[in-house]
Amino acid sequence: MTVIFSKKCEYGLQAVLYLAANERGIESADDIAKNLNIPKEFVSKILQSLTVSGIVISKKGKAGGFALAQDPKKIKLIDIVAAIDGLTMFNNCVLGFPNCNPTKPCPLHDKWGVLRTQTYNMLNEDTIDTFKEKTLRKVAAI
Amino acid sequence: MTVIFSKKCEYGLQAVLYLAANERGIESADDIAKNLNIPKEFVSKILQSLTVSGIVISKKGKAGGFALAQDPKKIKLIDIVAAIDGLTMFNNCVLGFPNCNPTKPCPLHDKWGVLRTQTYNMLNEDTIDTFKEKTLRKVAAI
DNA sequence: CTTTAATCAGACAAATAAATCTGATTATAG
DNA sequence: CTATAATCAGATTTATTTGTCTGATTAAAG
Repeated sequence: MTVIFSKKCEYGLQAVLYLAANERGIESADDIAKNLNIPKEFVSKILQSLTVSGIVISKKGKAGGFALAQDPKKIKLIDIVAAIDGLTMFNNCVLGFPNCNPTKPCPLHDKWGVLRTQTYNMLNEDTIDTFKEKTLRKVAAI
Repeated sequence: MTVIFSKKCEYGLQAVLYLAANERGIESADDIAKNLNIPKEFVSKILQSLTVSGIVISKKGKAGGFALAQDPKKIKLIDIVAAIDGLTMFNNCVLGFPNCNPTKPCPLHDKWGVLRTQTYNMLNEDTIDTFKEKTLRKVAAI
């Protein structure tokens, strides 16, 4: 299996995008899970971990749930990826060779370097408020 | 953890590149493993599976081992990836949304689509004979 | 005050990936 | 012919990822 993000990270990205798109403030893990059609307990755990990272906040007790900790104009996808999967993929060799660097490059070093940077930029250049419309439309289609 | 290829695929790519670079014909799993500094039994299994895919051939018995099944001018990295990890990453949504397609796109659909195609091209545009020099230098540095 | 509905912490379980082991078979070389 | 060195098939183990469960705590609402 080839993968870009772990399931944990995919669900985390989806959940945060959903919170940003919804603008309803607090939303329970149960509602989020239902709307995204992903496992409730799992997304709950992921959001809990994102409270530690300062990306979301949680409110306990009845009518509790999760909300963004910051203005969606200040959160980028790369923040969520960094918090969940980390940024190792932007440092490691695509082919798994040890010590892959400009002086000891693997055969794909240069080409992948360019694409990897563009991938990083894709996650870093926009804040999540940019994605509201698209997220709403996508979630509606699930 | 974020990843592009599975360990299995990384090792498979390394091993095939090594066979192409070495030009010694048959090479034992043991030698390959030592030169690449990866687990022998594991790379042996991977190469066995690549014989089924028609990418390498094996020779049993003393002085046996593995060799390319075809001219390195005919093998591309994408062939190895397809045989080991499959090509699902080139079809699935980066964010893990179901049914991500042009009519129901996720927020990253277009941007990632471009990068994904470029990644595919990177693996598809050159044959592995192109990588001989670079592979030899890289392996020497391990 | 009690019921209800939520997070939280941490254990637990299942599935997948990574790695190892064992014994059989095969073929070369002495 | 025998010893040796390799692949092969398949079971087994270990590690990691994914997902679930349980009980405690918290807070709102009647």
